[in-house]
Amino acid sequence: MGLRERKKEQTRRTIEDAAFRLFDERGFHATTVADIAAAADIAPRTFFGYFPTKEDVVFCGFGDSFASLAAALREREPGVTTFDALRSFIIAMVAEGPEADPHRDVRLRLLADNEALASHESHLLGRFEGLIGEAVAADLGDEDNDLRPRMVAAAAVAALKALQPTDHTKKRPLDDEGLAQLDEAFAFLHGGIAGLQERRATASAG
Amino acid sequence: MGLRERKKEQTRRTIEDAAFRLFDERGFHATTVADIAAAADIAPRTFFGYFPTKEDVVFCGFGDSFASLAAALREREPGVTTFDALRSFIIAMVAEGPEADPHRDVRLRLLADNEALASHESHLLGRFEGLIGEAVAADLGDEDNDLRPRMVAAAAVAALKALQPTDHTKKRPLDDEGLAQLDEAFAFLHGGIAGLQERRATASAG
DNA sequence: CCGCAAGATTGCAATCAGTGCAGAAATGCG
DNA sequence: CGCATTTCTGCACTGATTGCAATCTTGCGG
Repeated sequence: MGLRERKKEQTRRTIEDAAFRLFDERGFHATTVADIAAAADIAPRTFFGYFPTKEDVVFCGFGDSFASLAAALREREPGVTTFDALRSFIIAMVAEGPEADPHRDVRLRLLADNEALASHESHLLGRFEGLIGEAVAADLGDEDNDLRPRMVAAAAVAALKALQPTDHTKKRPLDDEGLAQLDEAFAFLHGGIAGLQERRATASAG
Repeated sequence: MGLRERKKEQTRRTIEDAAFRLFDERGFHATTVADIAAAADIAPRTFFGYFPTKEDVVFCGFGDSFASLAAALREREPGVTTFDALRSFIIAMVAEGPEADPHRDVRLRLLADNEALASHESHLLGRFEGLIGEAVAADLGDEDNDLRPRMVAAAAVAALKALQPTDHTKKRPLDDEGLAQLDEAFAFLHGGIAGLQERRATASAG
């Protein structure tokens, strides 16, 4: 990677750090793009060369997470189900230390009292759902208008959301209780699929 | 209701209609609040007395839907499960004609090519999820940190989303295929719950 | 080392959403 | 009709976001 790209990456980090520091101190709304630019030693106009909107700074790590989940689902060994891959992914994600996402705590606080940011997050989680849904659909054998993959994906993301620790300092890696909850979640998904399978068998028999 | 409130309601409608007409013609972004105000014969400043943001016009009917679902869940007869109530609600909602939501088609088009609006919708659907989750939790007997209600709610909303006809002119009320899908969806939810119950029984037995 | 082409940064001007405020206009009531 | 309450407007201002054109940097070939 050339010096050019390294420098750009570094500037991006600088902007993120400056932004999150200010968001933490003053809140999202009370921090202007001009403030962030000043704190990061760039021209206000330059900010938009790095992030399309102020909101996008808050979700800067999302692209990587998305790519990482996509890779995990795509590159799983034959025989490993989407559920298995997902389970591992969730465990790994929750186990990650503050290094992986140094802004998580601040972000959670921002999301808690800013509707617009919460909306943005819902949307991004929706992208996760799409990814999972596709993988599940592939596992189940594609059918037109099949609701199952979508429901499974939605439920899985709901579980992921709920397992996300609210506070970075607490239970990381997933403790026994968390692990038990995760297994319950997957039992729910398996059970749902099984329930349907049974219902279909009965229907075609009757 | 006094003349005052009737007139206000009428103005609100006028604004909505004007806005949707313009959104339809030019798109959401290309329509300014000033345009809407002009089309509705009000001062631009007045617009914000009716809607907090331009986006909110697009989701003007949501409050009613939310209240209606809340009422359906709250006022169901004893013995009627959340699932039953939800099933009826979904059928009724899909069956509604264009009168109930005259802007649905335009809204769907807007949502399809505007990320910010899609985000907003995800967020609102999240509120639905919360509502359903609470009701399911009550049915299931409250437990701390129970993932089940959230997963069920998420899956239910996913089903609702999927069943929402893309085009108002088509299949309304829900046709046989739609009904079958809906029943499959609920079979999924029942199966998921059952799977968990079984697992818990096994766990406590072993 | 020099100079050029590509890419990055910046300043400027404009558009548009959203907000606080104060005055003007309309309405409901007695 | 005259007052108290609401509603509607105009105005001024902050702040996000964008297009454009000028300027600066870097990477590379010679």
